[in-house]
Amino acid sequence: MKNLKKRSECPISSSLDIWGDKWSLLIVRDLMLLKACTYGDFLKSEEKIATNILASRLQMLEDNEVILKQEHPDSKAKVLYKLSQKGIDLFPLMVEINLWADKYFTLPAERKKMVEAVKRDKQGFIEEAIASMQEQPK
Amino acid sequence: MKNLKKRSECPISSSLDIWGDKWSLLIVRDLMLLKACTYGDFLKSEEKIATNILASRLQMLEDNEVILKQEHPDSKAKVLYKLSQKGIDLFPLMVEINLWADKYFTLPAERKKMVEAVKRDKQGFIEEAIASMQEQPK
DNA sequence: TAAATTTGCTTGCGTTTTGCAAGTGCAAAT
DNA sequence: ATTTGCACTTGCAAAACGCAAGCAAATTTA
Repeated sequence: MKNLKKRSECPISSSLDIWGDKWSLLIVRDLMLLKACTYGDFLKSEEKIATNILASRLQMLEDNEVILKQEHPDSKAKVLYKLSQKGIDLFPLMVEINLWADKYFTLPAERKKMVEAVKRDKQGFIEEAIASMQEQPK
Repeated sequence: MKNLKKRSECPISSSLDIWGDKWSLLIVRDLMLLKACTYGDFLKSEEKIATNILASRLQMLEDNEVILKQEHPDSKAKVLYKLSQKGIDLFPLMVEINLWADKYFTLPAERKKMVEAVKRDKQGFIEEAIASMQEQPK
């Protein structure tokens, strides 16, 4: 199941071909906030993604090497999803989304705090966050 | 025709509710590159959006105040679409998409040049681009 | 000034994707 | 040995998409 049909050579278009839908970046968000997620973790998220859609998006993101599937240290029944470097590199983009949203929506207190930290020192915030995502990369 | 149903309070989710699809950011891209577009201009783009989809996305982006519809100075038969401030504020996000894509895809020469300029001075590039988009805002 | 063309859409319709619920198979716990 | 947990898969109705054709108003051409 490969979805690698490019509509054009435009980088915006090629990027949207991978994660340009309502769900993919929410999966990436969960992985940025939690570092590693099980299938069930994604289902627990506030937006209530349907399980078949989740499966298809995880497959797509894995095919495109944005996420990695690893065995869970606790049990063979569990799976651990993590961001690859390609996924981690989406962090600056996610930061900009938060900044845009901060200007036009009301953010939950928790996220607002994060955005304020970004405003204080964007570059530092991003570097620190990326470094922490890169810990014990297995 | 209002599509303002929020899946959650998460800013990523709220943002995706507006432009989280395969086409909306391509419309925004066209407007960032051309400053103002007619309906026909969007249809001419490389990705070949279907006319009914284009109409629905323009409506959605207008409902959400990302774009503005103006009368064309040359003719009543034409319409001019432009970015609102809210749309212009998506520019830093678009820059990050280009940077991400530059790392993982091969960019067309023209766009590659732009990305190199961004790498030289991101903040300056963004400020200059935004200033130029804000000229004669009518 | 009548006819043809341009422009910005809308409509119909078959195909694909989504969303919801239920089901399946393997692993682990009881 | 049976129940529970986990990661999916399947079925199906509803919505969204994509393509082609149609349409009304404005403009250009003959």
